[in-house]
Amino acid sequence: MASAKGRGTLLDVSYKTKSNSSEIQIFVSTENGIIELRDGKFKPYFYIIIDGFEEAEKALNKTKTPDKAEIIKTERAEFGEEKALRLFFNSTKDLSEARDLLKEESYVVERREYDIPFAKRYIIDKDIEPMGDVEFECDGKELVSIKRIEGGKENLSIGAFDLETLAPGRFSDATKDPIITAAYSGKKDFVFSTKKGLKEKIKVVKSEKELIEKLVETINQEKPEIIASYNGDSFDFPYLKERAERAGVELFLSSDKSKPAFKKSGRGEAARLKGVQHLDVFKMLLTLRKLGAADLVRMDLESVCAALLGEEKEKLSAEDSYEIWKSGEGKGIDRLAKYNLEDSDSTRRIGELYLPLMSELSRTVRMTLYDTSRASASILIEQLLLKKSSAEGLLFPNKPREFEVKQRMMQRIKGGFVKEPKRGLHENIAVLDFSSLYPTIIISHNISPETFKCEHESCKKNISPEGHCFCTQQEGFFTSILKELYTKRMKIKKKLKTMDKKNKEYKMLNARQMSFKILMNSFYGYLGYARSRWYSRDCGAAITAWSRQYVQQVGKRAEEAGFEWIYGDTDSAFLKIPKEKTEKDVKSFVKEINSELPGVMNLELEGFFSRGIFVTKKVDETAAKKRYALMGKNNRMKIVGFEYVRRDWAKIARETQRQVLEAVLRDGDTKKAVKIAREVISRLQEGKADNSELTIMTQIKKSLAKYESIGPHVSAAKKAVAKGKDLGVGSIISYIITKKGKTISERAELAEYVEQGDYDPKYYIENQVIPAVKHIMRELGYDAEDLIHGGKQKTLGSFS
DNA sequence: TAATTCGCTAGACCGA
DNA sequence: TCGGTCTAGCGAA
Repeated sequence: MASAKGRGTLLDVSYKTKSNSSEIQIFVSTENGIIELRDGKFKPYFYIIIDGFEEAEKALNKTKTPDKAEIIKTERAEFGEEKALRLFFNSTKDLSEARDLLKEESYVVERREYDIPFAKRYIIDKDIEPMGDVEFECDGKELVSIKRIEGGKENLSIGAFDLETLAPGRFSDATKDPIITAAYSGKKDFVFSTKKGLKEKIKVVKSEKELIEKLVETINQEKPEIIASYNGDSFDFPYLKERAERAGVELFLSSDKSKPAFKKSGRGEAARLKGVQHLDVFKMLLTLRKLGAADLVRMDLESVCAALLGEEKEKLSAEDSYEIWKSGEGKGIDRLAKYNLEDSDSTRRIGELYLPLMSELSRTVRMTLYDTSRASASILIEQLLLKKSSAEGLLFPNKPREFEVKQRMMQRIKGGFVKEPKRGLHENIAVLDFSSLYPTIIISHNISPETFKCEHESCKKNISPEGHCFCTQQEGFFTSILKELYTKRMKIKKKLKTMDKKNKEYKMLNARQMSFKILMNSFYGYLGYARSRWYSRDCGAAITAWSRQYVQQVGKRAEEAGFEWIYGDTDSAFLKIPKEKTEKDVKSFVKEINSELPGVMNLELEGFFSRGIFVTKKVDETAAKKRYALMGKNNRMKIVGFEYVRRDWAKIARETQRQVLEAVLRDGDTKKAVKIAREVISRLQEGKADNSELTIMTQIKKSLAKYESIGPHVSAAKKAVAKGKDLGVGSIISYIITKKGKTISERAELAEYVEQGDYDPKYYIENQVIPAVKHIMRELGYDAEDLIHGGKQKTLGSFS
């Protein structure tokens, strides 16, 4: 048969095992839709390290692995000094049986690369990029060859779906409660319901069975490359599966017509489709939040919409939707349908917002969108390292065993340097910081597990302040990867400056440089992560040792140059510019430092600030680190570490603190600051504060039964659970301190149960507002008594 | 299942 | 009721 050529975007690599043979499946989005190709020639394998080839081959022949785990082929391989046999299998099942069997054999020194998932192995070995383009040749469905190509990104489309389920006074149960409406938002929008509305374009169906059929049919007609959901891993997909089974409908959503697979992922489950990628937008945002790429606190769709799309969305409670459903056809159904559609529409748009970034991450680390959007930082970095390691012909290090993990965890690595600030109000401040400090230290000092303890005489000058020596002649593995990311990122950033922000290519390139930044920032963490394959305490310690040296050198040099070094944290230096100096002097100081820094290290001028304040700690007289406020030249205030930025403080305390800081730093008006605080205190005393100002938000981090110390949020949560609320690990508890009860915890109640005005003014004055402003007022010469009783300004000495 | 360390503060808990 | 210690959460970088 003649072979055909084609090209498109690689969406997925998976495999299936039939009659004990595992076969790779490749899904490519082409002009003619998503096509499936198969590669039966690629076989699962792993390595065993051995002492000598002949003896090992003989011993291997005697090792009985018949029919259970047949080795279909062996290959000799050498990695430096190490001799290895590469063992091939028909199926992944055979591989895992054989790897258990061979663990016990005495001629097997070590097993290597035995835990690399088959599809990931394929992506690495074939050097292809998920979400990137490929060119392929095939014979029918059978793949002949596949190659990564540049450019011509396809426009992938996202279709999002959302289900509304019946919740009769309790959380919906898929074994009992039907799906009542289903919405799909893609190129076109659809809502299906068994009940009619008045105005909305609802597709009325006869039964739940037909509703599911229509939803599946619609998705298949619209042919999105990506199916998005909001929490589909834990809710929509499991629910849909259960209801579809009961109704006797086949969920043909995968591109090979297989059923959705439910895989273990973290604590919960993940729903995987083959080919077409299931993007759980909720999971994706959790991932992005952990990577520092999305700043979100509450993760419900309404809060996320407000934060990311700037849109306030109506929340329809489960009770309301139940009432609407019960009361029958008409206007209520319109409302339900509209809400349902809005949810799917928002889900799609948030997915679209982050698709460029997710795609670029996928391409760089070589994982499918499905995997990337659910991965942790360590998984992303590891996958990138695996790929690069393989490209250099190196064997992957094994994952550490449990006892080693424990050992590593006990040996902590000393972190960055934090200077104790000079307390009080300061004027004319310059903030300097090292751009990408840890990555640039790694690159500039060639820090990598295998360049450590170099024997070359000439490398003795590349020695960390704590005595770690790294080779200067051979570029390290970590260095080369980071250097590549770094130089590519700098090049993109330069190009971006010349481009129009609305440009489509701008968005793509910006996402690309962002993805590089995210990855670069995770390398240090990965080196010090106890479960990492490339763990190196020495590398981690060397990086931070150098960082402490550089940052302190900058401080000292600044003082020598006539500036006052007032603060610094890990990669920054805060300088007070004295009267006789100018901003120009700061710039030339930065220039001078940069001329002396090695490699790609770079000190940057972050900005000039007209005023700044550092306060003392609560426990002693020393100045607090990691909390300060600066007023920019543009009158924009930067508040760091203070209660204002903490969600576990009431808004009334946070907002008062902000206003007080603003009065002091912008207006230089301490009297105004006092007045602001006093007014809030009176308002609280009079019982006029609104519940929304009094709510404190704290997360439940473990199961409620496991708490040794019952804090207010735990207490409020326990009481709410007793009333039938569904709160568990990960829930953010919004509570208010009321008057009823002895301890603070006893008085804490879920905000939604508290009537307006039912709060404890004493608590909010003494435990919220006063602590938030006290340390600031103190720097101005006022004490807490002044705020409550309106006393006169006291000397600093009289402060308690 | 999991990137790191440094630092601040609240409030429970416990014994005197 | 007091003060010290411990648990817990969150933020900075």
